[in-house]
Amino acid sequence: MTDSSSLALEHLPGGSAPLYERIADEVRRRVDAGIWSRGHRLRSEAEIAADLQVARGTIRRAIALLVESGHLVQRQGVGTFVAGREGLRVPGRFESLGQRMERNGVDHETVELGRDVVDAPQPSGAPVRSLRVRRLRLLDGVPMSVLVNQIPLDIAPGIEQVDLVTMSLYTLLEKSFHVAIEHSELTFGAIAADAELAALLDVPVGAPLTHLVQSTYGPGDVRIDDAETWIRPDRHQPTVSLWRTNS
Amino acid sequence: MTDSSSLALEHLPGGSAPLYERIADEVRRRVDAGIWSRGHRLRSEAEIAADLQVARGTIRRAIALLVESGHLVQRQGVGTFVAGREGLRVPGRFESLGQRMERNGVDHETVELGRDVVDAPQPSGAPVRSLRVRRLRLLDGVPMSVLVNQIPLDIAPGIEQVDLVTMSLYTLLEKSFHVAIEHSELTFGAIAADAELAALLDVPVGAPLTHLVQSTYGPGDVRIDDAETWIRPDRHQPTVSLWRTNS
DNA sequence: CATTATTTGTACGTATGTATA
DNA sequence: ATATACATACGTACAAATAAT
Repeated sequence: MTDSSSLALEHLPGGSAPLYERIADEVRRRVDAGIWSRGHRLRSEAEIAADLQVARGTIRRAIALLVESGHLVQRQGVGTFVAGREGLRVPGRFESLGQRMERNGVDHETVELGRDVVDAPQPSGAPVRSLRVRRLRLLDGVPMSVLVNQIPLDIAPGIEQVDLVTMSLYTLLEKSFHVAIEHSELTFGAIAADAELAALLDVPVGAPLTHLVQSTYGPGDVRIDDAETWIRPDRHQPTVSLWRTNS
Repeated sequence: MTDSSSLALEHLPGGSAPLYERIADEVRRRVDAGIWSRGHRLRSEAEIAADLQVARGTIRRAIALLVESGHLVQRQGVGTFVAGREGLRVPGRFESLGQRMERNGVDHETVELGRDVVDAPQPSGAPVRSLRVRRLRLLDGVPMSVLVNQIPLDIAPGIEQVDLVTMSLYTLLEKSFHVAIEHSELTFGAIAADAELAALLDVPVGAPLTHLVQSTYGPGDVRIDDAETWIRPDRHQPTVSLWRTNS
């Protein structure tokens, strides 16, 4: 009966998140980590519910999230299984970060790790004196991403003394410094967590992280911000919508 | 209090479909028909439930379907409303990797790993008979990415017999099947290589891979392609350009 | 082939928490 | 402060699909 591997959620993080989300997170973690591989059969809803001392409806809701995201499949009368790749995972079904934060106000938190003023080298031209700030972003108390931003001081004079944990950086630039953001270039990849990132994001060394490099420009291709971000893929997956331009 | 407009589902035989689906269908019909237009406030869940003599949970489940599909939005403490059509996402331009390599004359090669015809489940609606093709892309003879695409057969009839290794899939769809590509939704993250991907991409098991899930749509939001891609980040890092709308 | 046990699916009902007006 | 409305969670019961007896 595919015993073993009971859930044991005593150490479930994110105390404030709903129970069904925490359960789903834990199951997703095990699937993504390969602890439960393709075809693995979960215990029955009733058993899991009894184990965790929660109602079966709560288990069903957690499982529903993972069926949505393509992690699990269910078959009536048979059981619940870890999905293979035979079914594609369709976007738009993931809960975007914006939606999640919108939905429950602000359960996210930003911690500043440090800041300094540096002469940032430019692709073309002389170095530009810039504020460099390193921040850690948490969702439901669990680390989600590490952000490093570099903002030229002449773009936002005085920003080196401004608090950057309460407001979105871009909101601050637009509202307080009247910097218009026009476009940005985004390059993304994956990278294994080194010791420093692993410690900050609370993952094992070597765990895969989403790696983002983004340059943001204002009118006239003025460089506004250079950013590098590392994201725990189990905590957030960015989504963008792309439209065909008229060539 | 936006009264009026109670549901009255007497004429909802619907036969075998679950109650929550029939209720959702009726609400969706009214929204699509414009009987309830953007911003219209629905009666409270409790009121609807009392009206229809069903449990509130059943109403919630019906509404959940429509929130998922973007027809409705809910705000705690306020109410349930008919959603607008505005998207909050950032428009951008995306050149498919295949197109980019075509343009630059990079030495690349595509190997087909297999193809079959499947009934692909859709986020909403019945499964669609689709071609599923798995391909491996190499750059300078070294594996770069694994691609799985699903293209509905009614979009490109006969594509199941077409060679897909010489030309970019999107170029093929546009040039040979006259399928206009309008936009796509792109979700990205990182994932550790499992045994299968590791073998295909010639990396150690557990190596970080860029993971991409992309749905592509034509005019009228017709679904053209669902794709899932795993990329060796040391071989390629996708870039997108994002522009601010209007203003 | 029929029966039975198991498991998911649907629907009901209740209670309490939280956000908003 | 109060009332309203959605959000979460609990629990029960039965139906439907499946697999084993």
